[in-house]
Amino acid sequence: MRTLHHYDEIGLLEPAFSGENGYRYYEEEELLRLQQILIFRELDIPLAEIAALLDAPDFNRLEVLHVQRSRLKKQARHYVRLVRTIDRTIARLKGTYSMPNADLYSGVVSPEKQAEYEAWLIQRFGDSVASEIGDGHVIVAAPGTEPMQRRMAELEVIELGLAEGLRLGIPPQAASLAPLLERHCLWVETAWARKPTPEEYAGLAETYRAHPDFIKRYEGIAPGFTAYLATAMQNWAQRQA
Amino acid sequence: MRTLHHYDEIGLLEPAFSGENGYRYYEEEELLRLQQILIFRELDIPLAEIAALLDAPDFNRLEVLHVQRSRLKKQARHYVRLVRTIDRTIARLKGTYSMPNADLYSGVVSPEKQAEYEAWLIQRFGDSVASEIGDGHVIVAAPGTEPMQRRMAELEVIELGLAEGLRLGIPPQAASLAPLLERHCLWVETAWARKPTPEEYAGLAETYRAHPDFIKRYEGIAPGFTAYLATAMQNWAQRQA
DNA sequence: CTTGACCCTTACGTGGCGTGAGCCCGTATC
DNA sequence: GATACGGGCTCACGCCACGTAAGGGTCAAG
Repeated sequence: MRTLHHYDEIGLLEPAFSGENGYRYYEEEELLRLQQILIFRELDIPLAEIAALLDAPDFNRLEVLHVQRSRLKKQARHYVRLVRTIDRTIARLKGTYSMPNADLYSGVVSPEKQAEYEAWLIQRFGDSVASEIGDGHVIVAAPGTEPMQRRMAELEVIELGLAEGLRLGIPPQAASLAPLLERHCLWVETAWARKPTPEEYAGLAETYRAHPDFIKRYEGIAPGFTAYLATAMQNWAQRQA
Repeated sequence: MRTLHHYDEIGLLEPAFSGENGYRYYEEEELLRLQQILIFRELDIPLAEIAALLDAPDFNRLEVLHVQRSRLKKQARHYVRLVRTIDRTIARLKGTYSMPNADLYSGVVSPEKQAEYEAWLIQRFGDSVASEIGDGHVIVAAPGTEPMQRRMAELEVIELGLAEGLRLGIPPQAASLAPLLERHCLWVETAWARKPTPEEYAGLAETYRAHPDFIKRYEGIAPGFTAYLATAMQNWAQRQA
């Protein structure tokens, strides 16, 4: 309703005639025009352009459609990128909770650390989507408690098992690593208090690959283990999807 | 600038203090908050939600991020779909120009034909994106002229050559069809007065598959030739991309 | 002292309608 | 004939995240 009024106001679609009661009456022709308008509106073309479009010869339409196509494609890419970014953000937010690093288990990240992370993020992801958290104060479970020690031990067992795979030259996509990866995914599930989707699990792998604290931990286990673990996780995640 | 004023107005980000001259002064803390705002804004989160987000504990952030993620994903899918729709629209608009059918070479599509097309479109693509052209009057090159006859003859040679492939049992993805498909693509290029992108060429194949006039023409050449031709075109297009 | 670059406030414009107020109109029912 | 009820009408402001002037004050440099 309001839409029709609006289109009348801006002269995009005028009624065929108006009754004595002031009602707007639309006929065949107007309905067809409306149909077109709605279609082009679906394509996110601004109304002003639609107006020009509908009162223009066909070859102009082609041109407008091409322009619009590239706009839409850009939008599509943009949103796909945003989804990836938000995945990383989520993975980082969650990953922070389960981040197996002594520096973070101190309970609060020092400001210097924080600044360092930000510089790293800017350099890593470009300053447009620079620091995704940057809040500075990350609270995690207290270290040294008995359940936490058990969990860390479990994590170590898993990681050492996988590192053994690296040492033996087992490729990271090998199916024989699946049991360990399953255990790892379960470990993450406990850490997040929520089962990660394959996509999220792969996103966590991405974080492992990129985050200096994780790198430090994994390269400390074995050189090249960061990439090996991340690849294995992502392959496994893909097989789960 | 205006953005900062705006954020001050709505209370999203207030300056650290204001000088006697009325200037807004921002310090470290505000800059960090601004950074966060800009990041969340990048993710298309409305400012009101950002405000709530920044004044909320972390677990809330996770929730909001998940909500936003699904929103973004929907958007991404939406735009991808729109691009496909517009591709079909373009292919149809262009395909109409080069539509090798006597009915269309009459210069103007009859209203009955038009209604038929619309019904078909609605049934084919759903009424949300029903008639993509529907203008009713499509003007194409005059038939019977000498250059047009030559072009149609060339097209026929190509099509018959491909039909021979079908008869001989050559699979549509066979590389041996490439020379003919190349000629066909060139023919389309002349018809469109523009080189089709692989995507557009594949879109044209889609149109062939779906449009009754094309089907009539191709099934007239050989039964199953519509699908054969369309598949061949799409495979070839993929190899070009 | 002027120049030019920056800041301020105020206020209207943008797009594509949504939403409400207050009123009229047409149809069905009592 | 009265009365609901479900439409339509116009007028006009609201939304969101600012953009863009208009008209003026402030700051550092030449």
